[in-house]
Amino acid sequence: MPELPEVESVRRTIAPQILEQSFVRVECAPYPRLLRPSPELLASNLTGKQIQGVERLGKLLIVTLSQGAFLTIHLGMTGQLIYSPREVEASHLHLAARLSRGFLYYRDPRRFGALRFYPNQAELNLVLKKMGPDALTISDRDFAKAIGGRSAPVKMLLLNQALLSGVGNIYADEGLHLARITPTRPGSELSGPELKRLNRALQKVMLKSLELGGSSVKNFVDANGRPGTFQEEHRVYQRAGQNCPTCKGIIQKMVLGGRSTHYCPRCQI
DNA sequence: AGCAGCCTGTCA
DNA sequence: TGACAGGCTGCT
Repeated sequence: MPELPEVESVRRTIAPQILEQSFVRVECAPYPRLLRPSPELLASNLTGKQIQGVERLGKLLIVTLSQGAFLTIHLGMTGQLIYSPREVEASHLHLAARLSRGFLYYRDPRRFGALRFYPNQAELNLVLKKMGPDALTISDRDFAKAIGGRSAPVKMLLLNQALLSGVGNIYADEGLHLARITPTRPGSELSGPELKRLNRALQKVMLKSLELGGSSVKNFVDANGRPGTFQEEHRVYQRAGQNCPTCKGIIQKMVLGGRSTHYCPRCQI
Protein backbone atom coordinates (compact mmCIF):
# COMPACT_ATOMS: atom_id res chain seq x y z
CA MET A 1 0.00 0.00 0.00
CA PRO A 2 2.24 2.76 1.19
CA GLU A 3 5.01 4.47 -0.76
CA LEU A 4 7.11 7.42 0.35
CA PRO A 5 4.31 10.04 0.65
CA GLU A 6 2.06 7.64 2.53
CA VAL A 7 4.82 6.56 4.92
CA GLU A 8 5.75 10.21 5.52
CA SER A 9 2.06 10.98 6.20
CA VAL A 10 2.07 8.22 8.81
CA ARG A 11 5.32 9.52 10.29
CA ARG A 12 3.97 13.06 10.61
CA THR A 13 0.75 11.93 12.25
CA ILE A 14 2.28 9.36 14.61
CA ALA A 15 5.45 11.16 15.72
CA PRO A 16 3.99 14.03 17.79
CA GLN A 17 1.63 11.63 19.55
CA ILE A 18 4.10 8.97 20.67
CA LEU A 19 7.25 11.04 21.18
CA GLU A 20 8.70 10.76 24.70
CA GLN A 21 6.25 8.02 25.65
CA SER A 22 7.54 4.65 26.84
CA PHE A 23 6.45 1.11 26.09
CA VAL A 24 4.76 -0.11 29.26
CA ARG A 25 3.39 -3.41 28.00
CA VAL A 26 3.79 -5.04 24.56
CA GLU A 27 1.87 -7.94 23.09
CA CYS A 28 2.84 -9.57 19.80
CA ALA A 29 1.03 -12.03 17.54
CA PRO A 30 2.82 -15.31 16.71
CA TYR A 31 4.19 -14.28 13.29
CA PRO A 32 7.99 -14.48 13.26
CA ARG A 33 8.28 -13.29 9.67
CA LEU A 34 6.48 -10.07 10.58
CA LEU A 35 7.91 -9.47 14.06
CA ARG A 36 11.69 -9.81 14.24
CA PRO A 37 13.95 -11.16 15.53
CA SER A 38 10.92 -12.95 17.04
CA PRO A 39 7.57 -11.88 18.50
CA GLU A 40 8.80 -12.70 22.01
CA LEU A 41 12.11 -10.85 21.70
CA LEU A 42 10.47 -7.86 20.05
CA ALA A 43 8.00 -7.56 22.90
CA SER A 44 10.57 -8.00 25.65
CA ASN A 45 13.11 -5.67 24.03
CA LEU A 46 10.60 -2.87 23.50
CA THR A 47 9.19 -3.00 27.01
CA GLY A 48 10.55 -0.16 29.12
CA LYS A 49 12.14 1.70 26.18
CA GLN A 50 11.27 5.34 25.56
CA ILE A 51 10.44 6.67 22.06
CA GLN A 52 12.88 9.49 21.31
CA GLY A 53 12.34 10.07 17.59
CA VAL A 54 10.52 8.88 14.47
CA GLU A 55 12.52 9.21 11.25
CA ARG A 56 12.06 7.84 7.75
CA LEU A 57 14.25 6.56 4.91
CA GLY A 58 12.29 5.73 1.77
CA LYS A 59 9.40 3.52 2.86
CA LEU A 60 11.05 2.58 6.16
CA LEU A 61 10.05 4.19 9.47
CA ILE A 62 12.89 4.33 11.99
CA VAL A 63 11.95 4.77 15.63
CA THR A 64 14.79 5.91 17.89
CA LEU A 65 14.54 4.33 21.33
CA SER A 66 16.31 4.91 24.63
CA GLN A 67 19.48 2.94 25.41
CA GLY A 68 20.70 3.41 21.81
CA ALA A 69 18.20 0.95 20.36
CA PHE A 70 15.96 1.26 17.28
CA LEU A 71 12.70 -0.12 15.96
CA THR A 72 12.09 -0.15 12.21
CA ILE A 73 8.64 -0.44 10.71
CA HIS A 74 7.97 -1.35 7.09
CA LEU A 75 4.29 -1.18 6.22
CA GLY A 76 4.51 -3.61 3.30
CA MET A 77 1.29 -3.49 1.32
CA THR A 78 -1.37 -3.17 4.01
CA GLY A 79 0.47 -2.17 7.17
CA GLN A 80 -1.11 0.47 9.40
CA LEU A 81 0.00 2.23 12.57
CA ILE A 82 -2.73 3.26 14.94
CA TYR A 83 -2.39 5.54 17.95
CA SER A 84 -5.23 6.11 20.34
CA PRO A 85 -5.50 7.54 23.86
CA ARG A 86 -7.78 4.62 24.59
CA GLU A 87 -7.68 0.89 23.87
CA VAL A 88 -8.73 -0.15 20.33
CA GLU A 89 -10.42 -3.30 19.07
CA ALA A 90 -9.65 -4.19 15.45
CA SER A 91 -8.92 -7.18 13.22
CA HIS A 92 -5.36 -8.13 12.23
CA LEU A 93 -3.61 -6.39 15.10
CA HIS A 94 -0.15 -7.98 15.33
CA LEU A 95 1.44 -5.67 17.87
CA ALA A 96 -0.48 -3.99 20.67
CA ALA A 97 1.44 -1.73 23.02
CA ARG A 98 0.37 0.19 26.06
CA LEU A 99 2.43 3.38 26.17
CA SER A 100 2.76 5.80 29.08
CA ARG A 101 -0.32 7.77 28.06
CA GLY A 102 -2.01 5.81 25.25
CA PHE A 103 -2.02 2.79 22.95
CA LEU A 104 0.01 2.02 19.85
CA TYR A 105 -0.98 -0.71 17.39
CA TYR A 106 0.38 -2.30 14.24
CA ARG A 107 -2.34 -3.68 11.97
CA ASP A 108 -1.60 -5.57 8.75
CA PRO A 109 -4.18 -7.84 7.05
CA ARG A 110 -1.76 -9.25 4.46
CA ARG A 111 1.22 -9.43 6.82
CA PHE A 112 3.70 -8.25 4.18
CA GLY A 113 5.13 -5.66 6.53
CA ALA A 114 7.92 -6.04 9.07
CA LEU A 115 8.75 -4.67 12.50
CA ARG A 116 12.31 -5.19 13.63
CA PHE A 117 14.24 -4.37 16.78
CA TYR A 118 17.91 -3.31 16.59
CA PRO A 119 19.91 -3.14 19.82
CA ASN A 120 22.33 -0.48 18.51
CA GLN A 121 23.18 1.90 15.67
CA ALA A 122 25.71 -0.46 14.10
CA GLU A 123 23.10 -3.19 13.56
CA LEU A 124 20.69 -0.66 12.06
CA ASN A 125 23.37 0.73 9.77
CA LEU A 126 23.88 -2.68 8.17
CA VAL A 127 20.34 -2.36 6.81
CA LEU A 128 20.40 1.35 5.98
CA LYS A 129 23.58 1.12 3.94
CA LYS A 130 21.89 -1.29 1.53
CA MET A 131 19.24 1.31 0.73
CA GLY A 132 19.54 4.02 -1.91
CA PRO A 133 19.17 7.74 -1.13
CA ASP A 134 15.73 9.02 -0.17
CA ALA A 135 13.77 9.88 -3.30
CA LEU A 136 12.27 13.06 -1.86
CA THR A 137 15.60 14.78 -1.29
CA ILE A 138 18.10 13.10 -3.65
CA SER A 139 20.17 15.57 -5.69
CA ASP A 140 19.97 15.59 -9.49
CA ARG A 141 23.57 14.41 -9.62
CA ASP A 142 23.03 11.44 -7.31
CA PHE A 143 19.79 10.57 -9.10
CA ALA A 144 21.63 10.47 -12.43
CA LYS A 145 24.30 8.28 -10.86
CA ALA A 146 21.67 5.84 -9.53
CA ILE A 147 19.38 5.62 -12.56
CA GLY A 148 21.53 6.53 -15.57
CA GLY A 149 23.97 4.01 -16.98
CA ARG A 150 21.92 0.92 -16.16
CA SER A 151 20.31 -1.08 -18.92
CA ALA A 152 17.08 -2.15 -17.17
CA PRO A 153 13.83 -0.34 -18.03
CA VAL A 154 13.82 2.99 -16.21
CA LYS A 155 10.65 2.11 -14.30
CA MET A 156 12.27 -1.01 -12.85
CA LEU A 157 15.27 1.07 -11.77
CA LEU A 158 12.97 3.54 -10.00
CA LEU A 159 11.38 0.67 -8.08
CA ASN A 160 14.75 -0.75 -7.00
CA GLN A 161 15.12 0.36 -3.38
CA ALA A 162 18.85 -0.35 -3.40
CA LEU A 163 19.24 2.44 -5.97
CA LEU A 164 16.56 4.88 -4.80
CA SER A 165 14.44 4.66 -1.66
CA GLY A 166 10.73 5.37 -1.53
CA VAL A 167 9.34 5.15 -5.07
CA GLY A 168 6.68 2.47 -5.62
CA ASN A 169 4.36 1.58 -8.45
CA ILE A 170 2.09 4.62 -8.24
CA TYR A 171 4.73 7.33 -8.12
CA ALA A 172 6.95 5.60 -10.69
CA ASP A 173 4.08 5.75 -13.20
CA GLU A 174 3.03 9.28 -12.22
CA GLY A 175 6.58 10.64 -12.24
CA LEU A 176 7.43 9.10 -15.61
CA HIS A 177 4.27 10.59 -17.09
CA LEU A 178 4.95 14.06 -15.74
CA ALA A 179 8.51 13.82 -17.11
CA ARG A 180 7.14 12.52 -20.45
CA ILE A 181 9.39 9.45 -20.39
CA THR A 182 8.25 5.95 -21.42
CA PRO A 183 8.60 3.36 -18.62
CA THR A 184 10.39 0.83 -20.86
CA ARG A 185 13.28 3.11 -21.84
CA PRO A 186 16.60 1.70 -20.57
CA GLY A 187 18.04 3.94 -17.87
CA SER A 188 21.28 4.13 -19.82
CA GLU A 189 19.52 5.73 -22.79
CA LEU A 190 18.15 8.67 -20.82
CA SER A 191 19.90 11.97 -21.51
CA GLY A 192 21.17 14.24 -18.74
CA PRO A 193 18.23 16.64 -19.13
CA GLU A 194 15.77 13.71 -19.09
CA LEU A 195 17.24 12.34 -15.85
CA LYS A 196 17.03 15.77 -14.26
CA ARG A 197 13.45 16.19 -15.48
CA LEU A 198 12.52 12.78 -14.08
CA ASN A 199 13.99 13.51 -10.65
CA ARG A 200 12.20 16.86 -10.49
CA ALA A 201 8.93 15.26 -11.65
CA LEU A 202 9.08 12.49 -9.05
CA GLN A 203 9.79 14.94 -6.24
CA LYS A 204 7.05 17.28 -7.43
CA VAL A 205 4.49 14.45 -7.57
CA MET A 206 5.46 13.07 -4.17
CA LEU A 207 5.44 16.52 -2.52
CA LYS A 208 2.00 17.23 -3.93
CA SER A 209 0.78 13.86 -2.68
CA LEU A 210 2.22 14.60 0.74
CA GLU A 211 0.25 17.86 0.87
CA LEU A 212 -2.90 15.84 0.25
CA GLY A 213 -2.08 13.14 2.80
CA GLY A 214 -0.99 10.52 0.25
CA SER A 215 -2.89 8.27 -2.16
CA SER A 216 -5.67 6.08 -0.79
CA VAL A 217 -6.12 3.70 -3.70
CA LYS A 218 -7.41 0.79 -1.68
CA ASN A 219 -7.60 1.77 1.95
CA PHE A 220 -4.55 3.69 3.07
CA VAL A 221 -5.07 5.79 6.19
CA ASP A 222 -2.63 7.74 8.36
CA ALA A 223 -2.05 7.12 12.07
CA ASN A 224 -5.25 9.00 12.89
CA GLY A 225 -7.31 6.90 10.47
CA ARG A 226 -7.63 9.64 7.84
CA PRO A 227 -7.34 8.73 4.14
CA GLY A 228 -5.40 10.83 1.62
CA THR A 229 -6.86 12.31 -1.54
CA PHE A 230 -3.97 12.29 -4.00
CA GLN A 231 -5.59 9.40 -5.90
CA GLU A 232 -7.95 12.02 -7.34
CA GLU A 233 -4.93 13.75 -8.89
CA HIS A 234 -3.46 10.63 -10.53
CA ARG A 235 -2.75 11.34 -14.19
CA VAL A 236 -2.19 7.77 -15.43
CA TYR A 237 -2.21 5.32 -12.53
CA GLN A 238 -5.31 3.11 -12.84
CA ARG A 239 -6.61 5.34 -15.62
CA ALA A 240 -6.17 2.99 -18.60
CA GLY A 241 -8.58 3.86 -21.40
CA GLN A 242 -9.05 7.43 -20.23
CA ASN A 243 -7.69 10.51 -21.95
CA CYS A 244 -4.20 11.68 -21.08
CA PRO A 245 -4.56 14.97 -19.15
CA THR A 246 -1.78 16.63 -21.16
CA CYS A 247 -2.17 15.45 -24.76
CA LYS A 248 -5.59 13.73 -24.94
CA GLY A 249 -4.00 10.44 -26.03
CA ILE A 250 -5.43 7.22 -24.60
CA ILE A 251 -3.71 5.91 -21.47
CA GLN A 252 -2.47 2.34 -21.87
CA LYS A 253 -1.82 -0.41 -19.34
CA MET A 254 0.94 -2.99 -19.68
CA VAL A 255 2.85 -5.36 -17.41
CA LEU A 256 6.50 -4.49 -16.82
CA GLY A 257 8.60 -6.61 -14.50
CA GLY A 258 5.41 -8.16 -13.21
CA ARG A 259 3.99 -4.78 -12.18
CA SER A 260 0.99 -3.08 -13.74
CA THR A 261 2.25 -0.03 -15.59
CA HIS A 262 0.22 2.91 -16.86
CA TYR A 263 1.45 5.37 -19.46
CA CYS A 264 0.50 7.55 -22.41
CA PRO A 265 2.12 6.29 -25.62
CA ARG A 266 1.52 9.65 -27.28
CA CYS A 267 3.34 12.08 -24.99
CA GLN A 268 5.76 9.75 -23.16
CA ILE A 269 8.76 9.03 -25.37
C1' DA B 1 16.15 -10.49 -15.70
C1' DG B 2 12.07 -12.93 -14.61
C1' DC B 3 8.97 -15.12 -11.75
C1' DA B 4 6.93 -17.67 -7.79
C1' DG B 5 5.92 -16.96 -3.20
C1' DC B 6 4.36 -14.66 0.86
C1' DC B 7 -1.01 -13.26 2.61
C1' DT B 8 -5.87 -11.45 2.77
C1' DG B 9 -9.41 -8.53 0.97
C1' DT B 10 -11.95 -6.61 -2.77
C1' DC B 11 -13.91 -6.18 -7.07
C1' DA B 12 -15.45 -7.80 -11.64
C1' DT C 1 -14.82 -17.89 -8.75
C1' DG C 2 -10.90 -15.86 -10.14
C1' DA C 3 -8.01 -12.02 -11.05
C1' DC C 4 -5.66 -8.56 -8.97
C1' DA C 5 -3.48 -5.35 -5.47
C1' DG C 6 0.59 0.12 -3.49
C1' DG C 7 6.33 -4.56 -1.69
C1' DC C 8 10.11 -7.35 -1.30
C1' DT C 9 12.85 -11.83 -1.12
C1' DG C 10 14.87 -15.56 -3.00
C1' DC C 11 15.03 -18.87 -6.47
C1' DT C 12 16.27 -20.24 -11.24
